[in-house]
Amino acid sequence: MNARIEDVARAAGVSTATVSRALRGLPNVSESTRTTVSRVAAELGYVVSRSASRLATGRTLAIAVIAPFMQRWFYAQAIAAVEAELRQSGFDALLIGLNDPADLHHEGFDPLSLRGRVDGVVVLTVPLTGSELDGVRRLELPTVYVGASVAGAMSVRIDDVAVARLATEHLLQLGHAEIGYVGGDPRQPLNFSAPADRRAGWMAALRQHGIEPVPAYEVPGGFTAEGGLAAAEQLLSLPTPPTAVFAASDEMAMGVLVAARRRGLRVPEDLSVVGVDGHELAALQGLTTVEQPVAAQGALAAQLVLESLRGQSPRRHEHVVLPVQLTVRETTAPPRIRTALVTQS
Amino acid sequence: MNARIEDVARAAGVSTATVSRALRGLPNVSESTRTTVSRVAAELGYVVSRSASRLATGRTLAIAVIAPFMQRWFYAQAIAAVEAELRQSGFDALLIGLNDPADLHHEGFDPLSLRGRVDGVVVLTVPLTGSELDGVRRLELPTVYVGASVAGAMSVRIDDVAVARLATEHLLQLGHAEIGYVGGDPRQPLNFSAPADRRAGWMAALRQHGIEPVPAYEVPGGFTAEGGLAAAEQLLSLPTPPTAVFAASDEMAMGVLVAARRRGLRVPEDLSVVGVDGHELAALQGLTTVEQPVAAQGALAAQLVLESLRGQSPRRHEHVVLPVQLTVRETTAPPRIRTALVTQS
DNA sequence: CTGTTAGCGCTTTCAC
DNA sequence: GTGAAAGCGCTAACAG
Repeated sequence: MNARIEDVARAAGVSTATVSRALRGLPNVSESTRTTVSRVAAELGYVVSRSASRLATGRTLAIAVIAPFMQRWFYAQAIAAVEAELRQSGFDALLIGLNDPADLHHEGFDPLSLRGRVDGVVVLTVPLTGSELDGVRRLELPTVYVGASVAGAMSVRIDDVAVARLATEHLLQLGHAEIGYVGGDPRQPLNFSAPADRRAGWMAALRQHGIEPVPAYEVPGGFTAEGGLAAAEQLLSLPTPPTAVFAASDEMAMGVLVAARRRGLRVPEDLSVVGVDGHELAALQGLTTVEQPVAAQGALAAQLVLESLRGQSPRRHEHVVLPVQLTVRETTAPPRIRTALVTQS
Repeated sequence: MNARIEDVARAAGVSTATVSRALRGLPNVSESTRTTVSRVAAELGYVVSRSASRLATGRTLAIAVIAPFMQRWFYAQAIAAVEAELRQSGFDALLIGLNDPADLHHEGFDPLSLRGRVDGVVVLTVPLTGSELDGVRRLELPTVYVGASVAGAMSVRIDDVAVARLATEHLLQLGHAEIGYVGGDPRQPLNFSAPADRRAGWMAALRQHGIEPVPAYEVPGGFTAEGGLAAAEQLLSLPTPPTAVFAASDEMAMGVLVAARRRGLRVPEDLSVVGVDGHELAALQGLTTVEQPVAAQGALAAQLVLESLRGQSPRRHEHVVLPVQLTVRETTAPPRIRTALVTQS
């Protein structure tokens, strides 16, 4: 039923080689034949067989997009951007969702199974285990990581330490001294650097202001709104609760907001909250946050793999760090009482 | 570098045909040779060339997943579910994001380009144009639509009219008479049935209670939180603002919540709000909603294509409708004044 | 500029 | 149970 290249060749009165060249826009084809071939191909509804051309060229025109928690805001945004970029260049996006490592079904994903199925790989900050990372490396395909930099591969990310410093500094400037940190799960797989880096930035900023971070002010939020809510409840139950909270993601920050509301605390009068991301729902709620360019990171990652495939300026920009921006809205303000006294002292 | 089937055959001292049969678990292979072959293959790190086997068999072991607005909650959830199901069955998920039809770059996607690239298609409720729909049909591949039923293809969805009735009935029971509806954009492409159906359900429920729907109470919200916010602002500026709002999605409902808060209205005392979906962020905020099983719809859709591919009970369950459930939380309560009077009359 | 001719790596009859 | 051989549909030298 589907026309093959030979059918087109016959109908156009040329060889299959010419049809192939004409349709792919290769040089050394007269305009007239190219026109004819295109017309005939269209008439016959001819579509090249991807399988056949893959086998013949060794190129798949597909890129694997590996991501965990694809339902989460960051990943959904990034995946959309990567996909759009790939498809625009005629590449297929092979989506690979890692099972939530939290559940025990995570029996490990074997990157080697990707051999011959894709030309390159985009890995969205993912808690890959060491052996999986190794597998990806052994694929020997152009690979770019988004959100974390891995030695030996390209990467696109933001400076997570700077992100946290920015957020924490903002709170410090406002006069806060008791600043809680709601971050990731400490027993999370490694090379998921964002949580650790953000924590480090929070600490660094505090210390720079002569404040020693209190262990009790550091609570894991699992990067979910629910986790943020629970973390905030824990923080707010403390004998000396923090007057401000820096949550490592907007989703967690929204959880913090809910916790505050439930306790009857007003934001920002009684509690200041800063997040990270640029989640539109958070923006609507007036959350002060450090925005990161998610779509840009995804698009750039896709471009890097594609460029690398074309052999253009190979491995250019091995590690790109995109800028972030503090957006102050309505969830941050000077603290009410305690720090006011401190300021006057 | 990558081992080919011939290498395995040679190393195992058998023919390529036998290797092929052994590795795929086909019958007519002695247990001993199967063992040997498997071992040798493993040793050599052999992975079948998807391209080659595709060309030879005509099957791609890939399914296209077409979705618009992949960043939105519903789609992200559904895509994750479809992908998980497919990969579990050894199928590749080829992600195809339609450009946001809202932007003008939507030059139409040509489904025919999928020919030979996938064995089946899962289409997530998408505003396909008539010709695109036709294209998908002409692909003559097993296709299942999620969220809308299209003639000639399988589908998995919920009863959107019932969803709206459920939500509206709940408000009516509470005593509300002025119930606004925040829905989709009226000038949206067709066969995006949810908005229209939900609107119909809202109207039907009202009429059933002898209330004639007021045009002014019906405002488009574009299915985004921002749109919901704007719509609510419009509703609340009315001379006689509604005492309750039914938003056709949780994201829009959250926008309504923000609008209410900005106006200093208390929810549910001054305004009741009901959404649709089961968005976890909305749950956290206590939103009363009609929950739909999104992951289940995605998983089922994937299963239907796969079954159809295996020729099992072809086209069984042509149109599956999954149940929804009203979850009452804290954003709905009896109206304060007006209806109280009415009730007493 | 265009045609001829080998494959790409696997699957699949059809014999043995 | 196993092997030989003929493709699957396209691309890529290499001639001409």
